Amino acid sequence: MAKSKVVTVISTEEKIKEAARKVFTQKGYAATRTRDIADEAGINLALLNYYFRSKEKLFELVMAEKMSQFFGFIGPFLNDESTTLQIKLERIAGHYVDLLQANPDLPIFVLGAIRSNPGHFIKIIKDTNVLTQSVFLKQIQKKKPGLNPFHFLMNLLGMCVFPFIAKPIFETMKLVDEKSFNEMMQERKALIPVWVKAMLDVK
Amino acid sequence: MAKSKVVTVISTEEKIKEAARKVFTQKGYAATRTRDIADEAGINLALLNYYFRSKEKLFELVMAEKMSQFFGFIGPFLNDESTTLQIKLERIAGHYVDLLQANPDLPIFVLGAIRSNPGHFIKIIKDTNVLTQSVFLKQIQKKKPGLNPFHFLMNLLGMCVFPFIAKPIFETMKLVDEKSFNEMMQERKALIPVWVKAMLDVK
DNA sequence: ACTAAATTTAATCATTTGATTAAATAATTT
DNA sequence: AAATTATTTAATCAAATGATTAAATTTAGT
Repeated sequence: MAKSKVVTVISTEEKIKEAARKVFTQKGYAATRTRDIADEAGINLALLNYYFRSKEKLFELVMAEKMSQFFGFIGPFLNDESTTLQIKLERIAGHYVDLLQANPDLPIFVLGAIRSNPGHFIKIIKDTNVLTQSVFLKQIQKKKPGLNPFHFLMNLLGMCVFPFIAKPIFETMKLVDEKSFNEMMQERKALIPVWVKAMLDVK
Repeated sequence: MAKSKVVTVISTEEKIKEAARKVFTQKGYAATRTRDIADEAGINLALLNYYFRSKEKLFELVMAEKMSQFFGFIGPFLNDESTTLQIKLERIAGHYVDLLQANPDLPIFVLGAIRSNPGHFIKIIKDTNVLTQSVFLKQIQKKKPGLNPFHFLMNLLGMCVFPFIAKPIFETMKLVDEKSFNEMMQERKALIPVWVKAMLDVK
């Protein structure tokens, strides 16, 4: 009787993409050498160009992926009329904490990419009114007409995203370790909506 | 009668440093070409190496400067027993908003430098207990013993710093322009202490 | 004005790095 | 198995880039 074996075959193309995701998000475009990616993927340098033509093309591929990973969730969700503001806050916090815990380098990568090439980013963002005309913002303004939604968005996003940006500082200063950081981020999923609502109630 | 003229003489060394500050903070270490710095300073490439020996040395100089610009304020201030928590919150928010408005690239530069070289950063941070043993943290814990100070620090810092990190996104999406961004950041100097205190009162 | 020191430059080096090429090897089809 | 196609590699190229050198120019001291 012949043995049977289940093997997960990852195509070379996907191996290179995966390596590129890792190296680009960790080091950014300029600090990344195509040789680093080839090594990480366990293949030769020429093969990388055979598949993806150039470093820039490969980067754009990864960047588009990461952009929609970072912004993709928010779009359809903003105009959901069937959920309360409370529920939306809980979902946003829950989603971003989980997403960034699985991809801690995502914020700095995305922010860096936009900063170094805003023009390129404009093409990706379809409709800028998506946010300003959204049910979500209307719900906020109904709750607290006096507050500029800029402040609200900054605080909500900042509470979710900033810890992952500041993580290296906190770790270096020995204020947290990997484990306690993750525990506290899980706590925040419930706390952020509470804090944000407190901000809407105050003053 | 001889005319007299006041001329501010900037030494070549300082011109190069100033150019290095600008280019390094805008583009980061890897994306910066020493030729960019030389051009920005209006001098020749060789001169840069004559004065500063190497790109890395020059970078370390700029980095140390920016680190103390970013962290310097907080140290002595944390153990001031003569000020209330309220006053401290107002001063932190006021200080960081003004500092970052004058140096919008500072956060990303500092965070990037730490992330890409945590070991180097350790040497700069003298005593890690400075923060955890501070009067400031004791005041917070007295106000709300249940809250992990991690959350408090993240929110306070995030509210001050995150907007400057996210600024390019908001600008690209046409949610703010330069002018209204600065106005809103000035508003935040007063609002952040209110929000942070609301966070300490709630729940 | 002359000399010595400091400052500045053009030219050049060596290494790194993104990309290409032609040949070898492996997989698939007929 | 032979032929065809797809995959992989080593060797090499050209441009970019950090750094050096030796010479030219400017500045300061006497």
